[in-house]
Amino acid sequence: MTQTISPTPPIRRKRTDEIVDAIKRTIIEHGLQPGDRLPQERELMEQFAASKGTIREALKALEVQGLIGIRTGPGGGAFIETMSEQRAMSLLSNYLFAKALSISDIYALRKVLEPLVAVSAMRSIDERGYQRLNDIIAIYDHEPADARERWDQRMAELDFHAVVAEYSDNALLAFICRFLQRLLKDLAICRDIYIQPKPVARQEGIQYQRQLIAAMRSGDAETVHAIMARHMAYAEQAMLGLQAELTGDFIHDPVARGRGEKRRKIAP
Amino acid sequence: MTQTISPTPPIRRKRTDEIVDAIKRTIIEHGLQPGDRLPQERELMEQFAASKGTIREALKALEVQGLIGIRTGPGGGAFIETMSEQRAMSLLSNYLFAKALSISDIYALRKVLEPLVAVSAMRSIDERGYQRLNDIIAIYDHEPADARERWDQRMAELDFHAVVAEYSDNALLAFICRFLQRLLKDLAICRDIYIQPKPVARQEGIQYQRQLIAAMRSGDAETVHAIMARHMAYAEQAMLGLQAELTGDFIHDPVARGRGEKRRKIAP
DNA sequence: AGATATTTGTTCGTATGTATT
DNA sequence: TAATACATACGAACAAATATC
Repeated sequence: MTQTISPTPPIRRKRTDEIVDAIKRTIIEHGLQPGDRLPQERELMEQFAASKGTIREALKALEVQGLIGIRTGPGGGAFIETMSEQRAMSLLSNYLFAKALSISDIYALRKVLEPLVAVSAMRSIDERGYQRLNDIIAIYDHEPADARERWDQRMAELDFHAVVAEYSDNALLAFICRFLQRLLKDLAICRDIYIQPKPVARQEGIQYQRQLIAAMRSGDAETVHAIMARHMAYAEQAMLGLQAELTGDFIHDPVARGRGEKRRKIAP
Repeated sequence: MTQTISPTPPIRRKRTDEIVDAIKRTIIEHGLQPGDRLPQERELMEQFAASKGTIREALKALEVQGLIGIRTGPGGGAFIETMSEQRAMSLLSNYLFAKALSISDIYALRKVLEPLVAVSAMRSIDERGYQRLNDIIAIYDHEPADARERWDQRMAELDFHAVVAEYSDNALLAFICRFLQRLLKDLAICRDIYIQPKPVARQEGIQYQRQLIAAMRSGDAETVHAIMARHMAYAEQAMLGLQAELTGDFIHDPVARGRGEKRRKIAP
């Protein structure tokens, strides 16, 4: 008898996954903080009685999940890390890639969340923040000279809202708002729209944003909320309008339109 | 001179990461769909002139990102997969783990999103869906017999909203709502609250949910929205109240309270 | 600045496990 | 049952990166 019969042996998990889970548990149990070191490969090989390759696969898995980073050289090894916002968004995009999101899907969320994040940002934004917002507006307060500048202006318009979100004290709300902005940058149909040499209602967007800054300065939460809500509603209509021109048909039944564009996928 | 000087040679990327990106690109370029096969290890070793271990690390990275699955045996190998919702939430939790979310942070989102998702679900839910909702309510329409049942009831209350979200046609909105519910299941402070033998306003919650079902049946979007909004506002207050009892202090200044609980982390 | 020690990164060869036929 | 085809795992060696002296 080379092995005792345990109560639940049927599921033969892969060695690598066992080690990944074991390391995760030790991270939790020991309350390891960013910067703390994990044992190096050599020690892990002994600790888990596994080969170098197996340990490295496990560490790779943890690295991709954003839990650790690995450094070479003396004193090197695996270190606890906090996942970057960029990586989190990238992983989430992989999931939503297959979900065929539409412009309406995204704006359904932006219409209610951007007003919230603006109000919460109002409480902690400072003069430096207002300066940054005005600097961004300056990027698109004039006609673009070429296609490249037109594209940069579209991206900057979204960056405006990213900066607003930065000043929110609700990390979850801010993250989701910034993720929605990223989706608008990556969504295939949006890229098609941005490339078009159409005048994309620049003036109206800037007007809303200047009003927004004024309302934030005066600390008027209700007005901030209302302006951002109108801004988003207008932006959605503008996007849908441009999309309709692109695809050739026009908006008669908003619901039918919403379904019609479901096929569009997120670009990598 | 053993090496020509190229314009951008300084960043010496690791072989594994190069292979990961290369495989990602081929997936995109070839438009590979879930179920499609990638070349097997042997072929990849030749294609990238890399060893088995390096290829395996690359495949492991892709597996963790939810892009591929790997099967052994004849006809096995790496197959394109769509990431499961569970994995997506797990990866996202890793990111938010370090962000110290509060109950108020989460409910700020739920208060505006759950009403939206309920309205969109109303359009496509069927009799089977209503049946499922009623079945869930039956789990907590009575006093719990023991601690275990009390816990199950708390979880079922959240599952009610998960089922509602299932019927939404906005995959993004539905995902975020379900993720918020998962956060409430995992957040350390919430678990402390659920464990408490306090009567958690069961009756009021059920009342809202029965009203909600009735409004959905009658197709009254405005009422559905309003009921869910009130339901969420009430649920937040109930949670904050129980939290106050737990931590010993009481709510005088909501803002100060919100900040005070920022320290609580998400449990793994 | 250069040599050196330490640690990860990569390779090769081989053996074992597992699912299909 | 046996043969086959594939992933999974092991071990020893070498290559590359990096901190330290």
